[in-house]
Amino acid sequence: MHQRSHEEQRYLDSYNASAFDRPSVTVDVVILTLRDGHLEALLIKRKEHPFLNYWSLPGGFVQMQESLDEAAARVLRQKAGLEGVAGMEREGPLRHPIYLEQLYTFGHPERDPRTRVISVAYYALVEASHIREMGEEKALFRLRIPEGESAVEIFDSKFKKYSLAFDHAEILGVAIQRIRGKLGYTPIGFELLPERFTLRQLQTVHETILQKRLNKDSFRRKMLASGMLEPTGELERGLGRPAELYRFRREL
Amino acid sequence: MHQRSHEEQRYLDSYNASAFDRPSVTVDVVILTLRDGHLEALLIKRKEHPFLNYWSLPGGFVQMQESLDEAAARVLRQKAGLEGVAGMEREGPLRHPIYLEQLYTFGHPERDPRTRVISVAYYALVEASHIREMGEEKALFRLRIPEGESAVEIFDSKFKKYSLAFDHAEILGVAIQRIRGKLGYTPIGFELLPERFTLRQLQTVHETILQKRLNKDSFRRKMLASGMLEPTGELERGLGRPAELYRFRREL
DNA sequence: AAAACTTATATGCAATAAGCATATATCTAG
DNA sequence: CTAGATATATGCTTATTGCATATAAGTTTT
Repeated sequence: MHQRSHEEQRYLDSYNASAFDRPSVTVDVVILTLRDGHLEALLIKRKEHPFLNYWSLPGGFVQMQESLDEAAARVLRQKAGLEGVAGMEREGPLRHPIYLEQLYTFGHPERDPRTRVISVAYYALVEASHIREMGEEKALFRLRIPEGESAVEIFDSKFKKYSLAFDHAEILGVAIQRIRGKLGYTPIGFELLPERFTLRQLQTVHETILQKRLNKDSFRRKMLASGMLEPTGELERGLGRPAELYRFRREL
Repeated sequence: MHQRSHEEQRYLDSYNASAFDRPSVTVDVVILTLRDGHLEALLIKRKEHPFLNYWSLPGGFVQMQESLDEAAARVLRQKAGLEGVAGMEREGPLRHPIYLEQLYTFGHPERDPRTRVISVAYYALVEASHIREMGEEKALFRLRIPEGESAVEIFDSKFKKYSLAFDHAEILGVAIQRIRGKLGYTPIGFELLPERFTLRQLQTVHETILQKRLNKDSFRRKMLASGMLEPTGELERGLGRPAELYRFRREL
């Protein structure tokens, strides 16, 4: 460990961070889930100015004694009622850990009219059954990026379109582009599935995220060859031939 | 644009950011270049505590009126004497724009003994001839990640090994892993080459970043088929057969 | 009970890509 | 002029992907 001299200790003791003007720092979390073949985000309604009554990403100021990861997990818990972030909290019998990853840090000086606020944005992938009852203050919205565009469109269940507070629609758009790209080299699609799933459900996750149709036979052969699928030996019955159920074989 | 009511304006006028304790925010830039088949980083020597006389990444506090991207570009200019970030400054006859991208935000509460400091880290890819004279205060160091490990090793030109200030070695390691991965889906290797280059030089860039040998014939066929190489019609003479010179065909 | 329908699973073939061995070309050095 | 160094080219094998076609296994309808 770095050894400190008396001179250095005196320097540290006299250091005054207030001598410099500092921006505020928040953590904002894009909570993504998948329902009925739609990518959705959990948003909360702002109760104070600015953007009073606008829907927004759950967020909060970073506390002085917590890491950024801890702040994001706290926001998930306090603002969205979601607990059990993978690799963060006490390892109990977690049914389905939440996937949480840093997205990007948004720091345009004018992004918040109150004061200078820098936002360290995260995204969380949450299996739909993990999300509890919605209410007046928080709800799930469907997301869509029109062909050839980059801006995301946000709809409620009655297909009414919304603008979000601050630059939260832009943050949301970055998150969607991120998971589209990441799906190409990291098996994050599994984070949106229940513990046991069918190949059709896995393909639906991929098609929903990528917003395009995939070839059924190629997809299943590729997935079966990947070694990531662990057969459970059980079947799920529907209208047609029963489908085999799999688990995601996580590498240790 | 979001229209503001009188009530909201009053709210904003009375807002006091100092009511909340705020961390300091810095921008730190990993400056990467490639010389003699080695990946190198430009570091500067700290002139004050803590970590006095330790080598460190160029960095600085984020000013209240600048964006994070502007802060990173300012750090490049003021601390490393590098100008001409792609897409940022006035478009003059830039010989070789510098590639600058946000890396990750490091926010462990104890990472700086002075006070709580959150670092928005960037990485810059700089063609070697762009880097001016080194001196007592800044120098280039060779980087290497041993097989099967994740921590980066930092050497000077006499193969002396160094530890860096703060968590800057960790930040450096994240940057190397980032460009290794990104090389797979974005042609960032070209950012480390001069305007005109040979296929051998391009392969050397890839091999140095990935820290492994690539098959010469497959590599060149793949690159020639990619459509990214624009033949200049000129040759570069060496000891053997003259090599054809290419330019990077940037998509508009 | 049988037929129709739905959905899942399996397989062969063609096209494309990647790895590798081998050959030829074109220069400079001796 | 030959040897050496380096670049460029090509054929073959293996792997992957897309697609068409076939078979399997249920549920629903008649």
